[in-house]
Amino acid sequence: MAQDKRQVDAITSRDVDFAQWFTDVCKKAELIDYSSIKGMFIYRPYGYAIWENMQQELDRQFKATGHENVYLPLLIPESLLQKEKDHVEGFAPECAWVTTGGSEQLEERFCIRPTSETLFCEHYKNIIHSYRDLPKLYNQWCSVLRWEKTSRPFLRHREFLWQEGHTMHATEEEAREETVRMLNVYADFCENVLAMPVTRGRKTDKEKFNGAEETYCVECMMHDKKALQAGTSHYFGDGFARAFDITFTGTDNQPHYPHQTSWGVSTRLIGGIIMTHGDDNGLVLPPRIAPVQAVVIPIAQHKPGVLDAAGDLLKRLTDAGIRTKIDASDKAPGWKFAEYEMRGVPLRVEIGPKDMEKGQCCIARRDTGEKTFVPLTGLEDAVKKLLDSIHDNMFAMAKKNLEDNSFAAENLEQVKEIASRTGGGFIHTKWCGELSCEMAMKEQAGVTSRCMPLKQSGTAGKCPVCGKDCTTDIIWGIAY
RNA sequence: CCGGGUGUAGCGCAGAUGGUAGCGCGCUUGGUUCGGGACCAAGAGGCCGUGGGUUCAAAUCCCGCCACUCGGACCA
Repeated sequence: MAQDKRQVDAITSRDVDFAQWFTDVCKKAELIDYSSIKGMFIYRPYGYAIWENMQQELDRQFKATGHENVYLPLLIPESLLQKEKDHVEGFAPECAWVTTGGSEQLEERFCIRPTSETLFCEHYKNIIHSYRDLPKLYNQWCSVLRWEKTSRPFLRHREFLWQEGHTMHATEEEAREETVRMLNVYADFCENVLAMPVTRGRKTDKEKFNGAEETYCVECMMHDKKALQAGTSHYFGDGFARAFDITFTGTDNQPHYPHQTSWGVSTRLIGGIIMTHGDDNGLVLPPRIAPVQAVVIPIAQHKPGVLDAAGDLLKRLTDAGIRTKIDASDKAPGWKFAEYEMRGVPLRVEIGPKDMEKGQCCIARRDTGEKTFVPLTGLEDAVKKLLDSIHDNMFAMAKKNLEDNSFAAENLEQVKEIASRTGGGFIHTKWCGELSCEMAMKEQAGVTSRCMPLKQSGTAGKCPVCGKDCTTDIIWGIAY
């Protein structure tokens, strides 16, 4: 039977203080620890394992779409960073600089990479000469550094882990296709692996990446109705290529500037799954990236045969490709139940003397709390089905939250009312495209534009701020 | 970066008006337990965030810094 009583009173209730709940979960589930420097966090084994599983799946997708991994330097000479004007303007305020090497003062200071467009461009200039050298489809797994003023675990670090794809193409069309292709890789990953429903969209000029022509994004809604940008994909046109003087000779024997993209997701996704799926008992991990998918807990383990039976379950499930762990420590069973719930393990498999007599085990699922007795014959298939069912249910619950908190608004007053009542939500309106109206939304309703959905209705309407006739659909919200 | 709060054992906290530190949980050992955070007994564990100052004497008073946290600004 599902039990909805809170069992972990060490965690602040989600509805009492969502921010505190989030911090509690990060610490108690041993995902992360603080270091001695503000905004720089220690990824503990359990948290890092989640990232490794994400990496593994994404990397497979990147390779399947023709990308190769590379690794570029950590430091960027200031002169290099300066080459693209919009880019440096955007990043300069949060750069950290290396000014000495050994005991020597450096002649030119080096920025610790906040992102690597400039380094990739410098390299591409050296290796792209002919249309035959294109496309270049590179990806880098690394950490980057941005000197943020405020920081929170997973959501805003000064140093964070991410991947950055940087590609060069002979034509605009090809680069634009790449931008959308990778956006879709992210969207599919969020939905099919992380059980997080997304809205695909394009950023306004105000919100787009510095130096990009267009920025695309996948936006997710967290349980507290705030928006989280889960992934981003930029189309650069040939702006950087011109700034860095990257040219190739085309089939027409003339020089051309290549067209460029970049795209990235970060460990912020971990923050996303915590805030999408977690509950008052702690983490709820999507089965496909959970470091432990099933935990076997022996009951009355001192009694003859119990530990052997539990060990047998561990072996069978592991052999079936299910990430399984056993807890045969001398903690009381109730303690273990609460502990693995707090850590978000999707399935708990209990086996005790009574089950052994009946040739069964007891399986409890984390998402609903539901317990069922499952015959030991055919256990592997039953567990796999349950894991899929948990994924589907988690996705459906997140989708419901998204739909229940999506609203249409006609004017600024309505936007304001919805935002203050819900604390966020996805508020759909029309937009005339003017920056002044976008600013007015921020100042008067406290919301920022999240994205212009790729799926546009095509209908006409009025801008909620200036009242001008327009057709663009846009979503407003309060962002992390 | 601006304003409020906080920093004492692994965690949560107590230590008015200055006199060199305590509780609960956890941890270790032994025993009894085991289907929703078990129980008994005996132990171990602290330069009181950090650097200065005032004082015979500072966890306690004063100043700087660091970190956490809540608002605000900022945030590819």
